[in-house]
Amino acid sequence: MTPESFIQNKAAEAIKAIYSTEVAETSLQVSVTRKEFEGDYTLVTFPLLKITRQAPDVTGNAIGEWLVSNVPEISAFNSVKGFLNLSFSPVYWNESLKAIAEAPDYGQLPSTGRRIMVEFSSPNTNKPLHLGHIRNNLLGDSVSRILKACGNDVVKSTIVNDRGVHICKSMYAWEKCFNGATPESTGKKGDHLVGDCYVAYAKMEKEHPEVIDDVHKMLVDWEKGDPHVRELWAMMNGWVYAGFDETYAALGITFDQVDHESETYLLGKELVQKGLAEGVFVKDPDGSVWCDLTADGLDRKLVLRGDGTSVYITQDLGTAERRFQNFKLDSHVYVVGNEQDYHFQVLKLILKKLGFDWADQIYHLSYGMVELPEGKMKSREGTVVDADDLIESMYLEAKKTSEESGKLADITAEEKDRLYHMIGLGALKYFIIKVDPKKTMLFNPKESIDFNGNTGPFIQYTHARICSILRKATVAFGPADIAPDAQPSAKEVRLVKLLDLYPVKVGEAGAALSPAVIANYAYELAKEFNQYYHDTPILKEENEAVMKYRLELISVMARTLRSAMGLLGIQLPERM
RNA sequence: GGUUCCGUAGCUCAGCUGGAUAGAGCAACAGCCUUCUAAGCUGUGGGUCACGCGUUCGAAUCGCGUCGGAAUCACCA
Repeated sequence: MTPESFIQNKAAEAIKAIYSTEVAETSLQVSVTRKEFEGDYTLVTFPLLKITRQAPDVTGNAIGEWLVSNVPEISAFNSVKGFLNLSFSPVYWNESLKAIAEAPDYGQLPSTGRRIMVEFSSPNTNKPLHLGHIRNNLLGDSVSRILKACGNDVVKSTIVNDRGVHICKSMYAWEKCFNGATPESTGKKGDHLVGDCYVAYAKMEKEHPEVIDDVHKMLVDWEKGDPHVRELWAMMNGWVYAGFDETYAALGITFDQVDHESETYLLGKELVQKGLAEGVFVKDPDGSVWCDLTADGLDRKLVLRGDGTSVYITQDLGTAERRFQNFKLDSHVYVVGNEQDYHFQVLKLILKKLGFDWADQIYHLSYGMVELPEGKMKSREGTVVDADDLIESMYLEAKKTSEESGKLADITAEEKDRLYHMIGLGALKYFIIKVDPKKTMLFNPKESIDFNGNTGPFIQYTHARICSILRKATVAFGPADIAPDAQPSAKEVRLVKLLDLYPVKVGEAGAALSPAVIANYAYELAKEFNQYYHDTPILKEENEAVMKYRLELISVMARTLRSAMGLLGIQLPERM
């Protein structure tokens, strides 16, 4: 039970005892007391005045007195205007901390029995991953972990957009002007080589617009199964996959289910027939099929072309239905940029009209673009920030900072390498994930690589500091050292309060599909620890019982930091 | 034009299911390393929470409107 709900519960009892009125516990407003005031938690009494028919401080005093005399955990109160500040006794904090210390997997919420699919990444196979994809991947990966921590069974999925005009363009350019170049012959990562082809094609088309006809012919040949085109397609996609695998591995991202559009693009046609039969869709004289959404404030939406071929939404309808069936999903989260808000609005609405009640359980995690100081990234203008380059430059920056600090003289080159990668990646991931997903964010290559302040490395460093103390401890300690009669300092109480909050934050992050909630929480926790560390001796503490209490406290801190950052896919080193 | 999202310190961002004097980091300035890792800590300065009206005991937070920015409204994916 959180302190907030504990107070809600007890305050409701108090109100019943004093005013003979039943109030819903959840309607009582409890928050952490602002630091300018005496107390730990605050009950807002303004809303209760209608019941008590008394002045705010009279009401506060009455409830406060009842709580102090009837609830052993509450030791003192003061009432300021409509705010009743309550102080908890040390026993409460000690019990609370001990419970956290003993929890086998603190932050893991009880099972909901629900299965949720999270689709993310879903790249095109005609160019390498860039900064925008990184935001998508990190959000998807992190949301998957958070939903799991919220007690759900999570299936991470991606659908590779491996067919279509875009890949044909790369294929066309490769045949025309790359002289049989391969990743092996050029020493280039496959996805980058194919990306070069795509750029080369764009140039060709600018000079000779008619080449687009050849590309379209290529696409038709692909659909017919022309052996030559299929072979070329398979070869070039193979290069891209090998390249993507490296990038995914560097980012630490994996999937449980990988779909390919070349296998799913025909799905959804039966649904169109079903929709026609049920009158959800209408057929125009030219044979094209439409869904009229004007009554819902949207437009008429095409779901099948006159020639019987699919459009984007057709296969999305079919894929969604197949997934809900095959995986017995309760819910489906799509991590896709906000330029597709309209698409998902339409998708949900059409599925609903088709009678699928799970349509309400589809969530579009719509995230904002990543912009550069010069504005939007444009591949045509060469201003995209390449994912591999970025990961590499973060690594180098971590290496530079570490070498300057000179604290790692005695570890092997291999361990150093792993550490630099951990720090560089931690900086990158945290930088992107700490921002509210739905907001457009700015990436400044010069300034964004910072390892001080509200950054991933700051939190990693804090963890390394704790580990350093734990390594040097010469006494054994454990949850039993959180004695009921321990006297935590004000700073220690603040730490316990923050630790108490962790499961609440996990729940909030899951409900809002926002890893940023966890990132900001981890930062607060690390910052609070550093202040504590600065003016509280631990190994130098002379009273052994106090020292053990502190060791156990910081050990719980380290565990919680690891768990929280783990939800963001960020690892914490034991030294740096 | 319709719809959706955004607008908080010089910059990057928290806070938004209504609560007390709106918080961090960066940048600037001033301090703290013979003492558990200075990637740290402490302090100073910095605000019309875009603007207006409304609801409320109370609004950065909710509603309406205005202004500014972005996205979208394809027989592209």
